Amino acid sequence: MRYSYQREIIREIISNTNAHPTADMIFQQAKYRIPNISLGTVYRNLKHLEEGGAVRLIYDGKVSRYDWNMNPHDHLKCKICGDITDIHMLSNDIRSDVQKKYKFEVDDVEMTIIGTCNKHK
Amino acid sequence: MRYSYQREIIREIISNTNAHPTADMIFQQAKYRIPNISLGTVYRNLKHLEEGGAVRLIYDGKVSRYDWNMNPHDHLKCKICGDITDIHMLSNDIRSDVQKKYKFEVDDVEMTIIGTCNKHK
DNA sequence: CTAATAAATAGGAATAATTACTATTTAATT
DNA sequence: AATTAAATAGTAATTATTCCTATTTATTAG
Repeated sequence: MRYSYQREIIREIISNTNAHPTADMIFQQAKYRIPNISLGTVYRNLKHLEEGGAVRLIYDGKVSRYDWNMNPHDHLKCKICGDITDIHMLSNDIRSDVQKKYKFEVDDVEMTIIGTCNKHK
Repeated sequence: MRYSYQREIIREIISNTNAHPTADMIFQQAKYRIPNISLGTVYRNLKHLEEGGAVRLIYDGKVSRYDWNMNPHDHLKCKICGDITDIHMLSNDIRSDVQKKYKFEVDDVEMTIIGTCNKHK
């Protein structure tokens, strides 16, 4: 894969936040540094970065968001403020459990816990 | 909420399958019984049914699918055939764990396990 | 260093899923 | 049977994302 400045900026934006930004949020940020960057470029590079294992795609309902944290982990999603927080909940043996119990070869376990975070009391 | 024949047909279609149909799949099925039903009617009633606790909305990537099974459960998603299967994996105490550990009030736990099902060997 | 080449880009058009709008129909109430 | 408000069909609009194409740019070979 050929070097691209746009891609490096996109990678940086994702790496510097815990907000799990959407493609559009990344696009807005990127425009400060590359004023004429296009949204198509953002999407194309997000796909490259994801396929290359540099960022993780997570689904927040039906919008895609991006996470720099590639370690296995889970998410808390607050239904009031919309914030998504990384947590570690599941142990690795859920994989082998599923493997055995359902004869299902596990690639990835996605868990999102929906509720209200401690900012709203 | 006023009775509607359309809504009953939609409810029936969801109840009679384990395929976790999308809005469009439900629309296609419904047309056999109500030839001039409109897609908007399907979406509106899916929202009503979901809000009324009659069906459960699940996100398959970025398309919505519907499940009649309202008991807490998890999903296996096969990346080859796309099938989604209900399983029971998580115990209830994951809720209290999260509650305690992160001071997060849990409404719902969504877990999808992605991989390859036993049809593909 | 320069020319050649193929990947990446900007900008805009196209698509897919979903939601919104509106005149008409229909279930429920009086 | 007349009234009323919710539901409908059909269509337009919206949102997130992907596709397309002429131009630009990083990399390679001479």
